[in-house]
Amino acid sequence: MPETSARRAGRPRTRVLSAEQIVDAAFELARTAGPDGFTMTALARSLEVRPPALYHYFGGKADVVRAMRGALAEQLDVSGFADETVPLDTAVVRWARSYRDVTAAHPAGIELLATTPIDGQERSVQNYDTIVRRFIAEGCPQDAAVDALVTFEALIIGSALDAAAPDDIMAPGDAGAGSPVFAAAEAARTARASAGGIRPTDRSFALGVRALLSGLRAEWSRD
Amino acid sequence: MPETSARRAGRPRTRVLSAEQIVDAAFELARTAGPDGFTMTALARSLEVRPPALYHYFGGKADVVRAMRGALAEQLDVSGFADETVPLDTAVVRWARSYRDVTAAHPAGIELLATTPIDGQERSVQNYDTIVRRFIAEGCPQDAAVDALVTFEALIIGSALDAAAPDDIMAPGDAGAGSPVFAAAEAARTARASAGGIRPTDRSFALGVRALLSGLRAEWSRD
DNA sequence: ACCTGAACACCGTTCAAGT
DNA sequence: ACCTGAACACCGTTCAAGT
Repeated sequence: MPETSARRAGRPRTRVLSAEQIVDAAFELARTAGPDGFTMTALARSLEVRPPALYHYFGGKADVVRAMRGALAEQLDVSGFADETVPLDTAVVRWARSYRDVTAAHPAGIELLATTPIDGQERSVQNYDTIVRRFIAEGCPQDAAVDALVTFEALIIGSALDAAAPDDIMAPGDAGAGSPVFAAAEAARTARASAGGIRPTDRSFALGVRALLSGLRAEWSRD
Repeated sequence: MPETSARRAGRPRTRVLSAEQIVDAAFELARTAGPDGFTMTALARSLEVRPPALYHYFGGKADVVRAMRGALAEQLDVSGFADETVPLDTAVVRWARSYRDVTAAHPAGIELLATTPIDGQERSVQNYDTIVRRFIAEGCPQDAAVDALVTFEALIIGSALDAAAPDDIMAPGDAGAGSPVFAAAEAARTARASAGGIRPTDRSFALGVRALLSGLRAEWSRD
């Protein structure tokens, strides 16, 4: 069906779109449609507009994705790092969790964050400054502070990808017969998580953040 | 140009393709072409074949990607975990590094590994069994062993994504003016890495692996 | 069984034409 | 300036036809 258009050609009297509106719709589309369903055509349709209209606001699909990435970065919570009354552990967990919440709210957005790392965007750089400042204040050598930041981001992004996967991603299935130790450990992990009422991926994430921070602090205190 | 075909229609006397050959060509294509260039059409062309020919060996593009992921998993080195004479630190570093080498050899393959986590494939499960077995032998509680494994994989995959990004990904550029502490720390990181003759991303990765393992061991020894 | 050729529905993007 | 409509080159995939 050729799908009758709600609007006839020519400039409408009042703006139909805005960049912000398009980005919002893009998040909604990423959430509801699969990765293959995230198309300019579908995005246009969700806004009740023809695809070419989008090109007045964005250079192309890649540009829409860049804008989404920027919007995600805006939502990260680094406030704990700047507040010296907040322990570093708490600040890190709060930051990591905001990453988590953002990606949980936009499952399909994770790939965007993960595969197109944050480049020199103003807001991200300010966040980095806050974090690095605190790391150094806690005893991290200046030339290792960005390494610590990068490795934390790697853990967080990798964990976000894990969180986006189905809960049974580690289930060995038939292959478990030949790998009994793993099969048993996996079952124990699942049982413990469900007893605690949280997802296994969340337990793993919390463990990783805690362990990585404690390992980093141990390094810092050795200098 | 309609591109004259090297072969006329009808079954050729001898097989022209094989699944293995297609996967090899897919890696080569992923390496040379950008993500947008990784198409069934391009893959077919590199094999001097028409696109439909590929469908005799794979169900579709997603299936080709699955096979690539499986091939990558085959190359991971978990041998250190099984050998008790190899210290855990060494085993972890060796494992992490093999991940690194595999993804470095196939930059475009990282997204495949990262975004489509390894499911119940026989070989992966065996690797997991080896690793979990060793973690438990080192004092890790059984119900936390898979959590430790998952968080390690998260760090490794996140780091692989970072390694695939340009070296100057963290450079603040103009935004550095308002974030002097970060700008200075970033410069110090770059200087130190280049003095050591390695990429900044590799230093970060080494730091993360070391710190995460030390943090995990500290947890294990508390029980 | 295994390849080509033709076809289908779809994509991202460009651009002229309308207001 | 901002939308539609038409068009272009391309994609993944299906399927009949040829050997």
